[in-house]
Amino acid sequence: MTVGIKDVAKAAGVSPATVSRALSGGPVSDELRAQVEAAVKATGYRPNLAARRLRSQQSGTIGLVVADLRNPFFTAVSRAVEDSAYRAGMRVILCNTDEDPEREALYLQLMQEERITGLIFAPTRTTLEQLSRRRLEFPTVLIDRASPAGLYDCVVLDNAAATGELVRHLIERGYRHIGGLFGNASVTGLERRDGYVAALNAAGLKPDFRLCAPSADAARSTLAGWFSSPDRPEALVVSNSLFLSGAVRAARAAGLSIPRDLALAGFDNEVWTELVEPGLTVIEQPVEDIGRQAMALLFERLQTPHLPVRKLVLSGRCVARGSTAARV
Amino acid sequence: MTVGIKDVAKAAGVSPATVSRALSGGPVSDELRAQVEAAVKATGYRPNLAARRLRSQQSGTIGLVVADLRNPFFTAVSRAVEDSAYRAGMRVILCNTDEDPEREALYLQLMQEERITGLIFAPTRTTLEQLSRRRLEFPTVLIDRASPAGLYDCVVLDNAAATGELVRHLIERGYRHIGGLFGNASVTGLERRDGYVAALNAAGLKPDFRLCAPSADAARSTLAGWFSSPDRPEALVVSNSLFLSGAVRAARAAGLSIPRDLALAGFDNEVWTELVEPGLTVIEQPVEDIGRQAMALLFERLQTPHLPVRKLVLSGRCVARGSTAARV
DNA sequence: GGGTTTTCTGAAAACGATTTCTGAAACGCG
DNA sequence: CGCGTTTCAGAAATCGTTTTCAGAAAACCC
Repeated sequence: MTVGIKDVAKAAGVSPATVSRALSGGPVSDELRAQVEAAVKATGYRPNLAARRLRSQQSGTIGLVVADLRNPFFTAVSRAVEDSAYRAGMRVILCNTDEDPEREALYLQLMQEERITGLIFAPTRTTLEQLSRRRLEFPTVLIDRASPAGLYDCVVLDNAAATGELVRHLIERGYRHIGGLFGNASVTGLERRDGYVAALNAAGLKPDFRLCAPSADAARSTLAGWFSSPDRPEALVVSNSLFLSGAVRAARAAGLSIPRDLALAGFDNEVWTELVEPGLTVIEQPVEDIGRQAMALLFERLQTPHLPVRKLVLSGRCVARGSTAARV
Repeated sequence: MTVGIKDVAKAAGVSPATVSRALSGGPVSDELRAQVEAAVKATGYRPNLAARRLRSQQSGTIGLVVADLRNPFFTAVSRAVEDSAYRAGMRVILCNTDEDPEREALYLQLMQEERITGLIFAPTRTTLEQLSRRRLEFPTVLIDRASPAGLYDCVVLDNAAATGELVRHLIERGYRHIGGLFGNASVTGLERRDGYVAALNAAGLKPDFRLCAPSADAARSTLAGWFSSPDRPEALVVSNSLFLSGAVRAARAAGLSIPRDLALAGFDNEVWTELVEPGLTVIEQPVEDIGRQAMALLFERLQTPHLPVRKLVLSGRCVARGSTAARV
């Protein structure tokens, strides 16, 4: 029942080949082109993408597989990626893995079945390891989480530097026993932990950190135990905004006042980090840039497949607020 | 270069037809099925979805077009929809319109080109009107925003009731001059306004509301003006969580203390509405239910196309917090 | 045991577009 | 004017599957 290219051809009095050429800007006389356009309008023809993709052997689709859409960091990056893609006339398939390696495997398989042109991916640690053994069959740019061996293009934050900045900021304000809470599922968490450890060591202070699953609730319960123990830290650095909300709740529950009893600093400049009282000190990531640059790297690789692998390291901006006021 | 069904057939010593049947659970002897599975594993075969969709004339894809992924309401609904879809063996194409009718039109066209099996859609007012004139060519379930004429299945919140509950809550706490701020892009905003007006009228009080574009910044600047004028309200009801953050910022900027100078209530129980001081009184929406039920309606319609149109109205839950403490 | 189902398999058509190939007409040029 | 070249249009092949069709073998039934 649906109108196909043959129907348009018949309506325009030309061959299907001519219709195809007219629509894709091929060599067609102005006269026929006009007839075709009129016929398209008259019939309401919409090309069948499945057929087009099959014949032309290109999907015109890029895959975007992120770890957690509830994390505003990823929604922001997604928007930037989508904008770039649509501007370039490409479609985007957006998938959400929930930091679950199984779902990652599932989606990677799906991407392959869709024959995507390229992939932008924020993998878990587990999948990242497999990725260095078995290369993906399509051009891939990793975001937020870098491949260690330099096998894939990637665009990431300078995690060590950013965390170091937070630590030094706290030290300057007079804090000495500075705890850390980092995600255990991504290399990002580990890199931030390393930056944290390095900065403390450089200052001659002792690191004291924990790792936990990447959810606000996991953070809250981990911290609840820590806060009620005798070795509770004076200050805390956490590795993302989910952890920040968990930390605030845990502090409230334990009756700790911020920053008097506990200074707090973390990542991602969400709206609410400013609205909460006191405001939270955070590292703001250049989210739009991350998305845009990832697409830029991907397009370059598509055009020139044998480019050397590039790693783009962007730096964050420290936004100081009341949660890290000077120690009294 | 990529391995196709013929290669698998050759490796398994059977015909392509048999491979296809073996993989789709058709009538194949156990012996051949095992051979095929072995061959699939050996060759690493992944079916080409474009070819499959073209031949079988079904995309196995449902479209999900939402208004704003930065709004956690929609990310939550999306997750529920995706879960249901994948459980049913369907894929999801997720699109973000930014409440922009042009992008909506673009995406609807794309959906048609993808020949999606069904659509779940949160349209703007503008598009909603067009939708009642020209029916979409695929089964559609509207979410969050109902079609007035009853042309499409939909699942929505009982906006009038929920807003009424907020208004009565404020009246009980002693507030009389209760302002309102509602989004102008969606029918949701208007329904909430109507509920607000009705509740105030019922109590013999005078409504005093404004409409604005659906963004936190628009809300903030609208309110900035209002707060500095002599007819500033004692309490404010706003129609979503973006407006809530805008309202808190505007109140801070104007030096208004919540709830002493301004009580505040709104929609969507985000994490931060509890973390902010004082906590914000909100209507919590049954987000998972909305997504799940939308998929349920869609599947039913796919199975039984001539079902009467159904409208599912879910009710919200009022979460009272400090921002609407009793008037002193 | 012969005829009728049933069960399984392979050959070939089909899905709806793009692309290659072929040819006709138009054009350029000495 | 004649010959090569270019330009444009249509016929037909093609993409990689699924599905129809037809047939062989097995199973079933008096």
